[in-house]
Parts: sequence; C-alpha cells; structure tokens
Amino acid sequence: MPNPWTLKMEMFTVFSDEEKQRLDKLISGKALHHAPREDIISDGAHSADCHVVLSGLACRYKILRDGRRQIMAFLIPGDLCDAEIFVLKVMDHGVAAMTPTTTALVSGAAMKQMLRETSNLGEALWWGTMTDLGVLRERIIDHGRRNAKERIAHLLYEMLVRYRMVQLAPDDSFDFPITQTDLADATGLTPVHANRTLQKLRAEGLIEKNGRVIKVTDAEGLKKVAQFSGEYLHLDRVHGGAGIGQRAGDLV
Amino acid sequence: MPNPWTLKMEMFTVFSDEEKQRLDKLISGKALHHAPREDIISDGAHSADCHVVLSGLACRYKILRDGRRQIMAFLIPGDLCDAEIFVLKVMDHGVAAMTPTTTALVSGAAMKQMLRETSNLGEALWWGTMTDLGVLRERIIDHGRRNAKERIAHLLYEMLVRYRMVQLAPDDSFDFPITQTDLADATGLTPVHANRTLQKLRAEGLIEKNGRVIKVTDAEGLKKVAQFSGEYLHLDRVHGGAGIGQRAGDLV
DNA sequence: CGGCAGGTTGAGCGGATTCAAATACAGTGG
DNA sequence: CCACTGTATTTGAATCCGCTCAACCTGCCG
Repeated sequence: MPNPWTLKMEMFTVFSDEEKQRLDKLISGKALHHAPREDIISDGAHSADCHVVLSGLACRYKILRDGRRQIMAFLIPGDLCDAEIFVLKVMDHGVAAMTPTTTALVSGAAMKQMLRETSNLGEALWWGTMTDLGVLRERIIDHGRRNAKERIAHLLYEMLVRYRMVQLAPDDSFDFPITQTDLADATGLTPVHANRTLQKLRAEGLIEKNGRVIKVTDAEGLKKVAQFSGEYLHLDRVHGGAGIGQRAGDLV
Repeated sequence: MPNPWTLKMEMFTVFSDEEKQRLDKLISGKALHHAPREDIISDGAHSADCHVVLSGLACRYKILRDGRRQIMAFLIPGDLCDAEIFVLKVMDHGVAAMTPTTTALVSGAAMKQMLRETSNLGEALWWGTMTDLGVLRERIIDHGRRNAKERIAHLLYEMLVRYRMVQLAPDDSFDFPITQTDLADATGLTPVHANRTLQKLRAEGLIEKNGRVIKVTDAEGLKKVAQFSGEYLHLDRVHGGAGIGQRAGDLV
C-alpha cells in the first residue's frame, strides 16, 4: 500500500517507480507522534523542516485575541502542513492535531530542491499548493454565500472526496472524530447551531454518524444540497496512463 | 518610479539593479486594457501566459449556480492574477476588472523558470503565493468569526496596507471605486447591510469617502475595530539593507 | 428631460446566537 | 460494579444581527 502523500499526488500525475521510491524515502525518516490538541507547528514558530501528515487528523487554526477560534482547514493523511517555511520567517497560524496524529518530518532542503525541479515531483508539489488555494477559496464561498446547511454539507462532501483520494473512505464512510465545537469553529457557526444543522442532515438520510466515523449514506443528495462542484480540487490527472486504475475525476 | 510589481516584492526582499531590470523587462511586453466588468481570465479558461496588474482594480470571484456571487480577493497594482497556470489545466474561478484596468502579459515560460531559480526573484514569487494564502485565510476568519463592522474594517485596513506597499496610499487615502454591492459580495453581506455598516464607520470618524477614494481618517481606530494584526502579510524584509528607505513592517 | 445605476432609509422577518439546563457518554477510581 | 467527574451532545426559549422587500433619493449621462 503506497503512502498517503504519494497517493494524493497521484491524483494529479503519474509517478515512475523511481519517483515513488524517492517519495517513500523522504517520509521514511523521523516520524513524530502528536497527542490530540497538541500543536504540530505553533503560530509564530519557524522550522527548518516540514511535516507531512501520515495518519490521524489535524487542523489549521488561528485564535483571535478575544478567544474566538477559526479553523481554516482540516489536514488528513497525505497533506503537507507547512509549505510556507521555504520562504517565510514564521508561521502566521497554527497547526494542531485533533486526534492522535503521526507526521513525517521531511527535510526542508530536500523539499525545496524538489520544488525547484522540472519533474513530476516538482509539479505535483506545486499542484498541492495550488489546490490548497482552491480549497481556501471554496471555504470563503461557504462562509460568505452558503447557509448553515449548505456549508456543513459542502465541508463534509469535500472531506469525503479528499478521503477517497487517499483511499480512506471505504463504502463512503470515513473516520472524522471531531467534536461539534470543532465543526462550529470550522464552519463559522455556533456549536448549538452546528448540532441542529447536523441533525437535519441526518434526518434527511444524507449522513450517519457512528461514533467516530461519518458515513455518507446519500452522496448524490449531499452533493446536491452542498451545490458541490469539484473543479477546484483539480483532480484531472494530466499524464494519464493507459486506463490503469481509477481515473482521479471519478472521485468527486 | 519603479513598477508596482517590483515595489510589492521589495516588501519581502532587496533586489539588485540587474534583478529590477529583469522584472521591468518582463512586464514591459504586451499591456492589456480591460474595461470594467470584463473578465481578465474567465472561470474554466486556460492561458499559457500570466497577468500582472499594473493599474486599476480587479477581483477574483466565483458565481454559484443560483446567481450568488462571492468575491474572494481584490487585486491591485503589483498583484499576480493567475499563478496557477503553471500546473493547473484550467482556472477554478474568474478574475475580472472592476475599473478600467491594465495588465502586463508575462510569458509563462519565463515566470516558470524564475520560480525554479534559487534567487531573490524566485523567492519573491514564492513569497507572493504564500502571502496570497495568508490573505485568503484571513478572509476566512473575517467571514467566520468577525461581525459585519469588524469584517469591513478589516478588509479596508488590509487594503490600506496593501496600497501603501505599492505607494498608492498617500495620506492614508486610496482609490477604491467599488460599489456597495461589490463590497457586499466580498464581505458576505447584503448591499443594504454593507451600506449601514459603512455609515457607522463613517459616523465614528474612522473613514471618509469622497467619490472614488477612501480616506482612512483614523488608522489606529480602524485597526483596533478590525482587530487587525498584520503578520499574515509577512512584511519583514529578510535581506534588509543598511536602513535605506522605509522598513516594510512600518506599513501595517 | 428621462432613464438608470448606485446609495439611503424604513419596517418586518428569520436564521443564527446566546444563555441555560438537561441528557448522554466515556473514563477513572474506589 | 457503581458512583463520580468531566466532556460532548441535545433541547428550549429569548434575543439579535443581518436579511428581505420596497420605496425613495441622488448624481450622472445621453
């Protein structure tokens, strides 16, 4: 089973065996274990190396002076936590683990060099950054122009697609053990309202929650209420091989 | 007077004369003129080259199926419209002129090469992309955790700082001829509510509007209402020279 | 002068918040 | 095994921020 980082980037390109091995080697170095609520990188910190999520769930967040918190993104296996370290002095937000999470510490120098290459690897890293931008823009639309129900539906559907990318959504269900307070901080709602909205989505038979796992019982329905359109994830593998395996676009 | 693109990037680094000339040359090619409301790049389009705003005002936007519009970012002189063209097949949003706008068409190949360089230029381009990410994240906080007044104040203060970067905010006033409907689409409010909120900011003596130009009459006050903290713009010139000129951090 | 886009104002409504209390649940230690 | 504790979820009721709808005003341009 390939590592999630490779899996994710293969949504964009096709790697040679050699390239895959190179990626494997990069993340096979030091693995870090983070307890829930522990910062993986703190706001204002700097690091020479960067972190790739291997398992678990993390989030980008920022806390305002008056204590209000906003979660700006969820990070799942395969996601890069801190691409900014290559040029910026300090992080302008924090990244924290939400569940027990493991990350691979990847040499900043090696990453930087890879980004500079004209290769599948360099392109794929770029693609990751650009789709991160796309995801953030979509979140702005969520908050600005979608109501509570659409907003939560959109977030959940996006998570479904992203989990599918790294093959962690068997049967349209995925491990997503966040509290409703976390969900509220991510969607810009209050915990109470997040709760009531979630109940509606369940009542309409779109999703189910069994403990830590979310099961999307009506993917098409959820997609429809969310007005989801997956172009912003750019899952159109450019150097598509001869029909081997699943086409990336089929995931949305 | 240096071009705005160079000016902006000099908030991050210090260019040699040679580097400045190279930038000048890059944007001295074809200049494009765009009428208000005209797309500079359309959603779904692809281009081999990319656009740098030289004058005027543009925005990134997306329109939902039901007609709702969200403006995700404003682009002012010095801003790069479409860094994504290097790796992505198509734009996942549109960029439109809001006023008569001129852009320089920069060769995609030349840009791509520059990004690959280990040089001040390459770093500066990266910095631009990373701060774009920061700005988007801040917009998410705006929408998720700030009320109408804080939100508009935050946007306006950010615009002030960004106009200062390219020396277009003499006396804390800048040309920002957007309609209240545009402002509403950017802040996730309705035009009516944007109007009332704007009135409050004026009544409190924080801003003034004279025709097309916004004058920030009480910068400190506006900053306070907005709970503005400028770290996310990363205006800390790394290779700072011997105290020549204004320190970038003084702009926030 | 008429037309039109943008700005302003008022009144009523509603989605989301706030505050508060009740319930469910998991872990811990006696 | 159960009482105890802290955390998360659920429910209710009152309130408010921002929305909707609609009218009116203003400045600009043909």
